[in-house]
Amino acid sequence: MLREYKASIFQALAHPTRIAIVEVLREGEVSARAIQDRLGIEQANLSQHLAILRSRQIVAHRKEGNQVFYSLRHRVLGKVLDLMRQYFQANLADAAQMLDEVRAERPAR
Amino acid sequence: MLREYKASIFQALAHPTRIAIVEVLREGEVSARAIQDRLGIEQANLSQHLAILRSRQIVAHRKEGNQVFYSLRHRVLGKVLDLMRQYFQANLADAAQMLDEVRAERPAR
DNA sequence: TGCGAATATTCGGATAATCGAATATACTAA
DNA sequence: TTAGTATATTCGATTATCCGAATATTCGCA
Repeated sequence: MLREYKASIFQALAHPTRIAIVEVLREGEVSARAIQDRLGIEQANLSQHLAILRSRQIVAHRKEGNQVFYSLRHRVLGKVLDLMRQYFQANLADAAQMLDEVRAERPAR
Repeated sequence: MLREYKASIFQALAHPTRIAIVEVLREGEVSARAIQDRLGIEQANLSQHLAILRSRQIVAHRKEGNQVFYSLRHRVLGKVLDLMRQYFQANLADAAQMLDEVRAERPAR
């Protein structure tokens, strides 16, 4: 039950684009358009990823006129990302090798 | 690049069974068989999940005779799970509702 | 009113994840 | 060697995720 919840949060973060979104939002409230510009991705694609983050209640959104501003609901998630960075650095050598292997399995995206 | 790595770790944790495995391993080194008994899942299924955790270097394994003992490579991951629990409790009401919704989308597993 | 910008949703195809069943491998002990 | 236990791998079917293209929706402004 708690595990299912945790899994659903991890799953929401299990995509490079969504991690990038969360990292942008750590700076504060940002409009969808601004996120799109900064990440340089398709509008529809961003919107889909935002929908996932919304459905997990990871982000809050607020409409203002034409735009929608997104923000992180809880700074704990930022901390989680920091811990991951720590984890990454502690395993730097292994991690680089692991990434290669993971990529080798499904090449050329 | 760093994001891809983080995403791959999150993805490895994005399953209730694998979270359960990590939680068992927080206690120390445990044999595959013991994990299987505690979780009450199919042998093949456990082995598949362990393979994923291995491929991400989340767990270490050590053969001893007939058995294979698994352990967490890095306790930071335990901390991440703790943060998640914190996060869960801070959002308890919302989280419960969110879980219902997530489950409603793909019912009856 | 009608147009354009910002955002969301739907659709279809491609790829990936998941499971149990079957099978393979490795080791121990008789 | 043979039997039995522990673990891993492969296979095929089912379900989920991902993307871009197309389409909707919502709002502000001329």
